Amino acid sequence: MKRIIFHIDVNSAFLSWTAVKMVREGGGDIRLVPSVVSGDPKDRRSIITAASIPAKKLGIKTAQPVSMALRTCPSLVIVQGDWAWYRACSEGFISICRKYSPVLQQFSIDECFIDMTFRCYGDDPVAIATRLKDEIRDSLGFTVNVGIGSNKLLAKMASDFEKPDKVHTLWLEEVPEKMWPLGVRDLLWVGKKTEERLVMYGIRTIGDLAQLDPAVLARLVGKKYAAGLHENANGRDDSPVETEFQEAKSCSAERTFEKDLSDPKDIDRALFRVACIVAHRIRREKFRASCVSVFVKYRDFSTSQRQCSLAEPTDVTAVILNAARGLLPDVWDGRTPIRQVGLGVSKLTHDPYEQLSLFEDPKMAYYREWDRKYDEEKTSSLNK
DNA sequence: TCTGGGGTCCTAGGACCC
DNA sequence: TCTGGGGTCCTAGGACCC
Repeated sequence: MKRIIFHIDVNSAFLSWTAVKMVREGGGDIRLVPSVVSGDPKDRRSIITAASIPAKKLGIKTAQPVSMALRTCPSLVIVQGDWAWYRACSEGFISICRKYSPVLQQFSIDECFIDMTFRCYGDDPVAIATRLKDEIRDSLGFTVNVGIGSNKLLAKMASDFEKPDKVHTLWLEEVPEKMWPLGVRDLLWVGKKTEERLVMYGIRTIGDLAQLDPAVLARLVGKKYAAGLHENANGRDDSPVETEFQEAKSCSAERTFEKDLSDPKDIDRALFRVACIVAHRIRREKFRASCVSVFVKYRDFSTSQRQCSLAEPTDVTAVILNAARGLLPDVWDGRTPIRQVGLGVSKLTHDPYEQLSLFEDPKMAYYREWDRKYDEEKTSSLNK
């Protein structure tokens, strides 16, 4: 049976969501002028998280440094992101989508797939998708694109066609006409590096890729990746819409400094800060971790990373920090200026029991108490 | 112009075991 | 003294996504 999948994608999500809030509070609509959402706009290293359509028309792109965009457009409106509000907007649009089909997979904060195979039976999928898009726009105040296809890949490719507030189809039979003329970079899973490599061999469009001998492609990009890429270029994808919630596998935090740092005291302070953030997050989700990693980014953007396993899983900040401190000499010589420091944990478990060793460090009780207070403060500042 | 922050998956090489 | 082959686990790095 022919599947019918919808991919729903919020147009310039963070920017639209910020605009909705500002309009509600009596402000102007930043969607109509060149505007962007960024991290801390005062931070000279801050980059653009989302750009309005007028900003994009001027050549301003997501992930571009704010300073660069300001040179393109000195009157650019810059607003700071608000994650709590974004999560609320995300929940709003997801729950409307879920009304249309319970077979829903959230792909990111602003995208989801729904399997409409049975819901569309005997109906026009485009009419249903239009109703869905209009309902989101009219009740929540922001627009989405809906892509319709016979699998997830085609639906996702279709939602990326003309924006905003549009419905597009990309059925298998439309692939040669609508997808093959596009550049390879437009295909999902083809990033910058792969594009460079493919173009070097004269493979410029998705059509070129589709017609390439899979064995040749395998030599270019590796066997497993090549197989998926070749299928996708031909519009084939049999992956199901995954409704199961995926447990996190890792958790990390990183901080980029205003200026590159080389004083070990500064680096240690940064390590402490990210350790607090990561440990707090895993405690909130009732996780404990048995692998800790530290990474640094240098001025030239090269990175270095080391990880180690712990004897037993932990959620205690001091234990995580201690492991990270032990790894630091392996990633950093203690002198070269560093742009960014990060800390991650993985091998997460939910095991409820606590293995209390008879020989447990007597300081542990103190550490746990410290963490408890930290969590309490975080929670209360959030509710203010 | 000067590049954030948070994830996932894959690969290749080394250690170690039989 | 020099040597095979297979399996598993771990780690570092690199690709991709939003």
